[in-house]
Amino acid sequence: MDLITAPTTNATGNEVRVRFCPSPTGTPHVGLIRTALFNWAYARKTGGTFIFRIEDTDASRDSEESYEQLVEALRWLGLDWDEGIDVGGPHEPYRQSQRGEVYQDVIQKLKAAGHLYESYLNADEIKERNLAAGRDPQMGYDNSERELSDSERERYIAEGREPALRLRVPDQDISFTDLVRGEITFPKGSFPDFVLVRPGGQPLYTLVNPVDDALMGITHVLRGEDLLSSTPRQIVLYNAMYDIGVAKFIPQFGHLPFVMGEGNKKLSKRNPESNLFLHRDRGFIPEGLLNYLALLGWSIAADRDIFTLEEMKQSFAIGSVNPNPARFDQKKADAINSAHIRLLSDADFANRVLPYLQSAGLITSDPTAKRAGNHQHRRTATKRAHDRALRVGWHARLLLSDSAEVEFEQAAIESLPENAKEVVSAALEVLKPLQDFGAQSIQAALNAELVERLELKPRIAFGPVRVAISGRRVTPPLFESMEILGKDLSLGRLEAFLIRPLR
RNA sequence: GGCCCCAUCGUUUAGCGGCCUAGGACGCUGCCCUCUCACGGCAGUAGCGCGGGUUCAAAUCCCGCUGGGGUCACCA
Repeated sequence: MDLITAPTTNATGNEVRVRFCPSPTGTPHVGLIRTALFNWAYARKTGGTFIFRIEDTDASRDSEESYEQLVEALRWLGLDWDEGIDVGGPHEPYRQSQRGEVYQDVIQKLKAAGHLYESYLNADEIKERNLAAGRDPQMGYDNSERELSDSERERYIAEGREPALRLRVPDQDISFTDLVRGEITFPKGSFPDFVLVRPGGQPLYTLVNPVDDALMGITHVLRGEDLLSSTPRQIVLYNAMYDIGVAKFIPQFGHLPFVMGEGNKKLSKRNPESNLFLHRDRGFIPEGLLNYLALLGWSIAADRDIFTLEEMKQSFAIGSVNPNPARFDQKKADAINSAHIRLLSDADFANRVLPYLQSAGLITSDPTAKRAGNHQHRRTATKRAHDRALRVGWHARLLLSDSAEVEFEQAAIESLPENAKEVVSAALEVLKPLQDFGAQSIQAALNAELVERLELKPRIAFGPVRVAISGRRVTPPLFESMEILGKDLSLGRLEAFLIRPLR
């Protein structure tokens, strides 16, 4: 039970070593990615090293698919790493599932130095002991096996038991200076001796995470707030590792605010908004998503919130991260994303639209999918879609689809005036005889009929037509859209709208 | 329940003792631009949880309360 004597690192500049160390369970969560982003930004700002390690110590929950998604996520976003998965480095391997020997070695040393001791009591027995002693069972383990006698140990072994290994926690207050929250102190007795190794020798996260951080020389641990209360435990472990020469210092810690969902709860993995790839599928570009994620706890300036990754890496400061929990606001995220889309060149935008058209089945080698396959069409359509794109792929898909069937957005339906069908019907009649189905000619015809003859306000006149054509309230320029779609498709969509039940 | 964290418009964020009759952004509302929605421009809406201190002066510092969250696993 040595008191904490290990020094805390004061590494700066290119001595900084940070890591992103997810466990591959499920699909990448935006909160997790925010953590990756901040670590990345800190490394890039300081000129330090960004390490990507995988914590796959729970074979029952980890999956290879999830692992691949994690790698894909960072690659897609452009968060490059200097050491770790795929790229290698001086501390290979970077997957914990392949580091078993490393941990066994540390466990032996820790045990030999008396920092770990054998614990034979199971959860039920611990609870019973607390109850018998009048202690609140929620207090957890009572450290009663610290000085087990040989005879007691032999009796357990005779019963066929195998011990878990617990760390001796010193009886002292534990303080550290959190990079985002300042000084934090946990009073002595805040937690009991905890398990680092399962019966049978399987090391737990409580051991392997600090062991790898120590071995890999991690200087700054930036992670979610949910790990805040395990920090004093880790400091105790670091101290033990320092004692046996495995750790050279205690890293600095910074706990990033939670990413909240609806209500006052953490954005759960069940919530679709938490799924990084769902945002990508909906048409988020990396620039937009990264910018929004950065805003979840950090800001570049008081009067500005659109910025690039490059700008972030030049001005990121962990000390200016806001400790408040941040709510994931889809509307704001959409707005940030669309601002970035508008910053794209037309050519760049067109390239980014391509994958969406492909996955929508609009670009194939099938000769009957002629419209989307037509380069001229595609260029015009994507260019037109660019101006108002909230999300990539959204509008272009509509303009290039060969279908008269349109998916209607709820907001679009709600925006319709009472006489929507009459308006569309009138539009249909005046468009039918049109020889020249160019934007100008369409506009002239609709204007003469709806605005001048029927005296409708332009909003009332064109709104229903827009919705009928696109199913949406916001679209690329209406008349050009109709031209791109062509006469047959345009009229087909108007007709389909007329026989569709509204509301 | 023990321990820890958090607390500025609906949301997010600026503010680190006087520059604050609290600024920006998203949202919302209105107007302008456009014979259309959007984009863009302009205007408006709305906030320092409560109570004590400290100070000439507090959104800003301290204490308490209240509220919210997290964590107490042989998960990570």
